[in-house]
Amino acid sequence: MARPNDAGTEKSSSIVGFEAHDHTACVQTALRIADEHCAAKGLRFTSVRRKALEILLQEHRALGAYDVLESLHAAGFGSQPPVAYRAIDFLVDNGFAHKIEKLNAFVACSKPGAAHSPAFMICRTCDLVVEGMSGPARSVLGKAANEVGFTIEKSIIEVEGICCSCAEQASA
Amino acid sequence: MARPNDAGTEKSSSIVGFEAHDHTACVQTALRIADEHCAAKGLRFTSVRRKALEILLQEHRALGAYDVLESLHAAGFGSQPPVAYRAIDFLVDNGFAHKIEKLNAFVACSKPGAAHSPAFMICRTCDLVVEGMSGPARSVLGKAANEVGFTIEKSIIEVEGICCSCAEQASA
DNA sequence: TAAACTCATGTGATTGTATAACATTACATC
DNA sequence: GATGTAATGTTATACAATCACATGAGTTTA
Repeated sequence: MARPNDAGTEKSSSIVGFEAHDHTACVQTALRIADEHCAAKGLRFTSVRRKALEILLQEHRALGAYDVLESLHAAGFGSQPPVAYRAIDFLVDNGFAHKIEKLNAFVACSKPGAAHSPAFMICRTCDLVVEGMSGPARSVLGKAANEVGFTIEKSIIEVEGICCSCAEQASA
Repeated sequence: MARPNDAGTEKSSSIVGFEAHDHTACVQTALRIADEHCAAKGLRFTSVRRKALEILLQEHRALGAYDVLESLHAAGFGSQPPVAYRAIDFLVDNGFAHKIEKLNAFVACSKPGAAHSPAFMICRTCDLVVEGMSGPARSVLGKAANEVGFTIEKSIIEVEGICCSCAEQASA
């Protein structure tokens, strides 16, 4: 399975969102935004919570709660499931991460802070998860639901397929 | 929690798909279509599989695999998880049922036979699951995905909210 | 400052969901 | 009837999620 990079401390470049990007900067920026957002809202961005976000940010893939737990434990935190679930719940509740229902797993949010109901593209070959484009689809769904008297409160939109780099590799 | 009906042998009417319908006939029709479809395609619609579909058809709600297992066991089949999972897999693979990812549960298909990638509306109050309207949303998603070079193979669209009858009851 | 309160963290135990691995049986075909 | 394949059955286990309860860190208030 391809990994975007080794996520070391040095500057690294990789394919994410189907585009190359500086992943180290990407992680740092996301953490900084989370710091600021929590400070502004009076949320307690404790060390487990921050570490959990950092773990999710390392890869643009969805990690299972037990994967996160393992990393948290390795970093000196507790070893029981609630340790991971509580940290993840905090991140999801505050928009710093999302659950991918199809995978029973979690990804860091790529647009933290901004209120949004996202859609996800999941590559079944490289497991990359990319967030985006929910607006138009949501309005189509909302309209259709409205016609049968259904009021949408939350939408789950996840599509599975092949990302461009995997498609290129397959045809090469 | 409201139940659509008691699913007895007598003719019964209830709210489903946000409309009243004869549920007994609804079940019989779905089973007949499955019989015919399997016969035409040379699929072995064995007794566990047929019973599993019947169980799912009893309610227009999503049932967990272990609920199905319990009913299957009560009907004289095996008692272990694979018994239910294999029967359910057959139904899902052949379009007679769908998995609701949000609920880790399964519903009988309301348009069996026809190839389709459905969307679901889940009422968080009465647990009713209604299938429908995926076409327009899918094309919007497909177009957006295409722009970033992603090829959609499977789409999961599940919206959660309040159905019209629950909304009426709440305001009454 | 101490008491009271709140929230966060930690643990063990349990429940629910899903699959792996393997033995056995039913069925079709030759 | 022998053979190959698909279906069914079992035990065991992995993965996902929650419950219940003890401890600890941080405020708030008296």
